[in-house]
Amino acid sequence: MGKKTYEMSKIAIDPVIFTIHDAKLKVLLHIREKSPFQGKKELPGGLLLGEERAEQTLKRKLKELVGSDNLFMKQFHTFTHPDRDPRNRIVSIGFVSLINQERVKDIVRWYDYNSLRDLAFDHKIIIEHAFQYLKDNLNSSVVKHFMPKHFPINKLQEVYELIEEKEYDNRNFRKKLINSGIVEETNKLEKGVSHRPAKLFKFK
Amino acid sequence: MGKKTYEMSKIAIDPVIFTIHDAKLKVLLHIREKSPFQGKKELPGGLLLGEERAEQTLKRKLKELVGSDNLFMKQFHTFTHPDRDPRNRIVSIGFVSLINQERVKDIVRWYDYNSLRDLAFDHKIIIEHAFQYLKDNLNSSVVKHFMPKHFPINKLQEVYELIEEKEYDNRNFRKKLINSGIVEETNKLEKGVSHRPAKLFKFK
DNA sequence: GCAAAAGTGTTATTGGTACACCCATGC
DNA sequence: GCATGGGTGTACCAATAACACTTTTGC
Repeated sequence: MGKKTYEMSKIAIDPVIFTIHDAKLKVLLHIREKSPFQGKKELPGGLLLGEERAEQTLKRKLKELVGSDNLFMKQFHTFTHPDRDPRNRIVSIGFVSLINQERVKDIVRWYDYNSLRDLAFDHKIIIEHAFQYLKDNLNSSVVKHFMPKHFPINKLQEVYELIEEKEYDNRNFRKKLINSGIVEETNKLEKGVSHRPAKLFKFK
Repeated sequence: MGKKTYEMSKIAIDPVIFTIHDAKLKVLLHIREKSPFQGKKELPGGLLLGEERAEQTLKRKLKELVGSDNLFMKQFHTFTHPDRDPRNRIVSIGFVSLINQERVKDIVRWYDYNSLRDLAFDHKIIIEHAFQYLKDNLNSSVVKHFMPKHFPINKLQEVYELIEEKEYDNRNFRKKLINSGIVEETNKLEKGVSHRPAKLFKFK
C-alpha cells in the first residue's frame, strides 16, 4: 500500500425545516451576510462542537431557530463532495425537520419550496433531496408534525396533497382517515371563517 | 456568543455488504488484527482519501473486497457519537451494499446476520440499522441484486421471506410476481437437484 | 415406488376508486 | 339570497388472502 492522505474535515449539520403556511410548503433559510455567496440564501446549518453528536447539534440549532428542540427530525443523507464549500472541506449531514405553522413566528424568513432561487453552496440540491425524502416517507405520524392540536380534516388532506403532489377525493379521504382510527372528532368548531365551520379533529 | 471549538474529524465509510448463502443472510466482516478490539469482527470500512466523496471511497473498497465496484449501494445513516472509536473521533457514513452469492468467493468471511457476536466498535448497531433499512425498503429492484441472472421463483420468494421475516403463500407469490411483469420465464431448467427441476426466470 | 420440491385455480374478503348533491355559515 | 367551503353514500373494480392436490425428477 502506498502512502495515503486521510483528510480531516469539519462536520456540519444542515437542517431542512419545513412548515406549511397559506397552503404552501415553506423552508427556513437565512440570507448570507458574508462571502462566499453573500446575499444568497442558505440553510441554517451549523458545525458540530467538540463533544456533540449530530442530533445534539441539530437540537441546539432548532432551539435557537424556532425556540424548541422537540421537533420531528430525521437524517436523510450526508453530503461529502470535497468542493461543496469553496473554502474548506466540510461534510454535512442533512436533516429533515417539521414544525407546525402555529409555532412559526417570523414567517418572512420562510421561503416557498416551489420557488427557491439564489441558494448558496449545494443547498438547493440538499433541499430537493430532503423534499424527496419527505415525499417518500410520508405517513400519519410524519404529517402530524405539521398540524396544530386541533384541525379540520380538509387541512390534513391539503398537507398530503401538497407533499405528495397529487389530489385525493375528499369523500374517500375522510372515510379512510376516520376508519383508520388515527384521528378522532372533538366537539370544537373552526372559527372566523365566512362559511360553514369545519369540525375539528385531533390525532389520538 | 462564547468561544467554541469546532472539532475536526476523520470521515469513514462503513459498508454493510449483504449476501444470501444457503438460505441465510450473510454480512462481510473482518477479524481485527490490532488493538482496540483485537480479535473481534468489524465492518470492512475505510477512511475517505483526500479528494474522495464517500461513494468513491465505497467503490474503491468494494473493488478491493469483492472485485467489483458495480454493486447496489445506498447510504442509510451517519454515525457521529464522539466516543464511537476510543482512539480518535471518527464520523462514519453507513452504506448498505448487496451482492449475489454467485459472485462471492470467500464465503468463510461472511457471517450469519442472525448470529452476530463479538463485534468491534458500534458495528453491531450499524449492521442492525442497515438491516432495518433493507427491510423497510425492499422491492424488486433491490432484491434483484441478490439474485443470479437466472433463478427459480421459489428462490426469490425465499429472499423476500428472509429479509421481511414473514412468509408468503407460494401460489399467491407466483401469481403476483408473474402478473407484475418484472420477471419472465426462460427455457432453462434448474440442474443438479434430486427432485423436479424448477423453471428458471430472469428479471426483464 | 418413495422422497422432495415444483407447480397449479377458485372463492371470499378487503381495500380502492369513481362520482353529485345538500348543508351551514357570513355577509 | 348568494357565495364559500363542509359534509355525506353507493356501486364497481382490483388486489389480496385462504386453501390442497398433482407433477416431475433422482435415487
